[in-house]
Amino acid sequence: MGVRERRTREKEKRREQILDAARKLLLKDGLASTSVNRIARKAELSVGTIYVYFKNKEEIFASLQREGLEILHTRILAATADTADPEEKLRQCAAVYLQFNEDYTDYFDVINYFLSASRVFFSSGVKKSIDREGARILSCMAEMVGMGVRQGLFSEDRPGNFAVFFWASIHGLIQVRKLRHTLIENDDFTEFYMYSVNKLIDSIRRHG
Amino acid sequence: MGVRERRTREKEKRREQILDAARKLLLKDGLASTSVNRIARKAELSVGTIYVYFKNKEEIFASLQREGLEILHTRILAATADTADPEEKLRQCAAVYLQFNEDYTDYFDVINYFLSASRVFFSSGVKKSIDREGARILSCMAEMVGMGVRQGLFSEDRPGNFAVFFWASIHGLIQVRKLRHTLIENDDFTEFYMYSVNKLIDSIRRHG
Amino acid sequence: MGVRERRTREKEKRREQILDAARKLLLKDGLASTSVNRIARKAELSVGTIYVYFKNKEEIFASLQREGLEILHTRILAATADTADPEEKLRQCAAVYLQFNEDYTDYFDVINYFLSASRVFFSSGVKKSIDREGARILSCMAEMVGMGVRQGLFSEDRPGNFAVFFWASIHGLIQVRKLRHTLIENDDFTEFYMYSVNKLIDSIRRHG
Amino acid sequence: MGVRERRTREKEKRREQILDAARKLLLKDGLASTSVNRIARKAELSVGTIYVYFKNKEEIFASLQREGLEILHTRILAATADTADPEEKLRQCAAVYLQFNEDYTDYFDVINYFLSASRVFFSSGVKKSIDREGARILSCMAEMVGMGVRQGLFSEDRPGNFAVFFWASIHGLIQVRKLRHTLIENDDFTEFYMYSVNKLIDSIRRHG
DNA sequence: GATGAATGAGCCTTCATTCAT
DNA sequence: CATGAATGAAGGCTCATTCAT
Repeated sequence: MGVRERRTREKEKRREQILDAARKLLLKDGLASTSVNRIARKAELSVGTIYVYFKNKEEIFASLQREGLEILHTRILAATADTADPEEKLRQCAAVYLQFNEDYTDYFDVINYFLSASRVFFSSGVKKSIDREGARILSCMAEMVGMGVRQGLFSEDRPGNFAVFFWASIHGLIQVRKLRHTLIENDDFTEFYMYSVNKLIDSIRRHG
Repeated sequence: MGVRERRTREKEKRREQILDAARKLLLKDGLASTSVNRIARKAELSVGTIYVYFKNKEEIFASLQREGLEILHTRILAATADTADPEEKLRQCAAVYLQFNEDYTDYFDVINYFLSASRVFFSSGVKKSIDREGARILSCMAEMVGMGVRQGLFSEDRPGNFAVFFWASIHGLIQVRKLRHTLIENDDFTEFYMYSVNKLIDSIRRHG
Repeated sequence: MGVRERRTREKEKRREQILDAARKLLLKDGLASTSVNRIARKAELSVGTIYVYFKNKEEIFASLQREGLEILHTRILAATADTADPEEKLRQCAAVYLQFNEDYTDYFDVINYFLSASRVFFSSGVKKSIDREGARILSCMAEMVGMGVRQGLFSEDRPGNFAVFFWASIHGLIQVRKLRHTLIENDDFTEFYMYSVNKLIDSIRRHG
Repeated sequence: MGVRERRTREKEKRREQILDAARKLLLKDGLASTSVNRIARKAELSVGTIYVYFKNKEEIFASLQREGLEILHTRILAATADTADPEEKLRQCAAVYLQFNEDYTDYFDVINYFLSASRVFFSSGVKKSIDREGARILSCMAEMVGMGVRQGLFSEDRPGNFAVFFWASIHGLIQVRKLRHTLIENDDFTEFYMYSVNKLIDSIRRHG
């Protein structure tokens, strides 16, 4: 009884050990210089052991990505709980995403990495769980839109589509952030960001 | 006089030779597998010579990025010349960007690569010329917005900001493309893309 | 009694399970990429269990080699049953070996692998049974030679030696196969092979 | 003048340095445990340098194979110079090959390795030079056969084919060597080998 | 200016085997 | 008997960059 349980606990512990190391390296040195060998050294495990728990280098980052999405999800839920106003909720979502990019830059980078990568890395298993987490966030935002529609504030037939559009836009905006001082007239990125988010919300606001 | 001219011409020729090779490899094998050594071999020059003309591997790709932006610029000008309607012009911009992503995937990837990369690579020289090209595209789009404002179709105080917002959004949308069949309800990405672009245009349309 | 029997049966079953997996992998992916871990996974057993039943990775392949030899033996018996003519029998042996190389490339490779390997792997047990199977084939061929001698067709004091010589030669011929189009003038390997086999048979034919 | 020459000499020296190391390791530890890293260490060069001079691990062994073939060729020429008798010449060839297997076991193993390997390794360049060397040996033997034909001793339309057949057979015989004490009745391999070689020669001897 | 040989740390991954349970 | 987590050396190979010529 106890034996099997302990085994399972230990396995889970090892997984965490590896992910802890990977996360630390990722947050310290960035994606590019986080190699499997360094993760192993940091985790005080042998390289082989890493491959017992993760099929791939990519799977490690996939797990990390899922972690990042979970953090993001939690933060969105927390930030949107305060208000009942759909518009305000969406604004909060955008604010959270910007803040997430600042507080967890490398988690954002992982997400962005897999979004930018030309090839597809994961098959079934891991991928599904990532998508599920992403879908959760998006449906969360879709729900806000739906709420606005029901309250007569928004006009939108496909709340889900708008959620994806909204998220893709703010993701693009944050990416463009590094161009402030060069392409963006306005030096205050936050102001520009808010301006843009307002535009996005305008676009579903019921007119007339 | 003639000597100095010839020298300059030859230097420029060498640069082109290198960029030609880099571009070919980039378009054939993608960003990851385009190494300086392979560029040198393709260009029929020595590795050392590459480093005479370019400080960095990254600077080569920076020049390529500028090339990509020039192609994009040209295409935008061509596509928007046909119509006088500002709305239609913006729609054409978006269409061109999507098409550019399809036709010149690798050029798009270079642009995206440097947009996604966490660190800043270039100093002064090269960077400025990239920004200048990017700015040209953006001011081109800003001009469309301004035209719309002048025609009373759009309502917008800062056309430049809207241009950045518009471009950042469509860039994000195209990045999100690979999530079709998973997160995006709508299987037809083009339809979703057009839906989004219309929303973006809605957001500056003057509401009566 | 029944218990011991069952035990024995189960042990034998496990062995077969392992060999089945090893054979499948061998025939699918070839010798090089058939690792103990993969065999274990395929056999739905743990790696440790493999090592309960086989001392070595090499022992697994040794058993497989024996299997291959058994197939070969069966085929030789079948092919030579049709004719009573010793010469024809030998020709059939050669034809069967060539066909075996084509139909069971990987089995042939296993045999060749251990034949080519510089070191000796197995001690006593397994090795003996391999040799026994090999000897069976050779004595089968020796018998054909003996028959030819008794019929006055062949002239040979040591049929056993000739059998080894015959087999070694056709094995060498098949190995050399990949040199067709380069070293072998004749593009038609089968023709060259038959030419050679005839020469071999000529060499024991009684000259009168 | 002197500069370019020295460069070329130094390059050649490095190549030899690498091949020396590879050969030494090969002769000491065998094919399997001769890795590129170990070659580099032995040659007191960096791994990268190895790859400057050889495209592949396989190319190193290919060069070694060519070396082996050259040794073999030289030995055959030397051994067959003493006699004018075609039969005796062929017998000497066989004797040299057996001796070569004993004196340069690992060179023989390299040749055998590439003969046994299921895949083809080399493309054009290196492969051609190997084949050329192999072809030289075979045409050397074909010439002996031709001489025998001309002298009325042998009867053979296609001396080239017989040469390949002859060589393939003795190669197979030598491979089978390790089966002495088990499958081969006769404990004296040399005797068995000579018996076989005589049979091979019998097969082209003019009868009648 | 041009060359290109040299570097060597680092990449990801596999592997046969062991041993505590 | 059976398990399967753990090992860690080793595999082949790439790479951006330097520097003496």
